[in-house]
Amino acid sequence: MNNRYQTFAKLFKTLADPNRLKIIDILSCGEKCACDILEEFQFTQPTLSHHMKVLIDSGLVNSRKQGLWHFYRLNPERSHQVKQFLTELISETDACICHEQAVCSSLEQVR
Amino acid sequence: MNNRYQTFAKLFKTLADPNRLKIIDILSCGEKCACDILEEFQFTQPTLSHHMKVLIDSGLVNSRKQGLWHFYRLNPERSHQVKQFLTELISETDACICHEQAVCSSLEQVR
DNA sequence: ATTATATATAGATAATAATCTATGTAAGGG
DNA sequence: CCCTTACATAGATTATTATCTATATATAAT
Repeated sequence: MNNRYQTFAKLFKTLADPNRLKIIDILSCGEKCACDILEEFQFTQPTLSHHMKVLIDSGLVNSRKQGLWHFYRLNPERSHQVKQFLTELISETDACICHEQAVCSSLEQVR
Repeated sequence: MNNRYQTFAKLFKTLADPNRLKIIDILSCGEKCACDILEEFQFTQPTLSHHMKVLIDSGLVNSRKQGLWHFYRLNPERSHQVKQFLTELISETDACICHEQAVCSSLEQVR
């Protein structure tokens, strides 16, 4: 299995939660600390901590510690990679340069 | 909760599986029937049927029946919507037009 | 009609993940 | 040194999902 599929499947899994999408949306306004983010949600602090860990592990978010506060910010480069992957994934060129070349070339195109 | 978060979280969930990413990649070469797709995987036919159902329900893939064969093809418009959402989600403008306006404007930006 | 082929559906199982409560840790204030 | 604050970690529970075997359905061929 092409490793890119697994890599980006993990990234999409990170994005596959409405709460994490809202967190990303909030962070698009700029750096925020956990306590500020938490105010916008109904769930508990450990749940937010879990989501932030998932986001950081994915590379979509970076963090910085300053005294008691942990500040989080977006890593736009990472989400750009996601968009780039999607673009490549669905691109249909004349030459059919999908990443599973063997698949496409081995199949008769007309039934 | 902003309904767009839930809508697109579901779409990302569809994309959060390496096998389905590979299926999409294969379909980027053009329309294929299930039996041709199945050849590229180790899992069983019901498993492929499950994945195709997920892809169709998400709107990322359309299908067509012709005799015994079911043909599947990409709906590029849907994946374009995903990219568009990602672009909007992370966009940081001077005016901070995130979808959670109240969040951004209510927070002091400097600590 | 019977058989073969292509795909879907049902139901079970195992793995993953979202959430909670309880507790730990680290930093600052008095 | 003790308390408070901000956040993380541990462990349990519940829900979801990927996969399987077994079976159904629909179409074509003989």
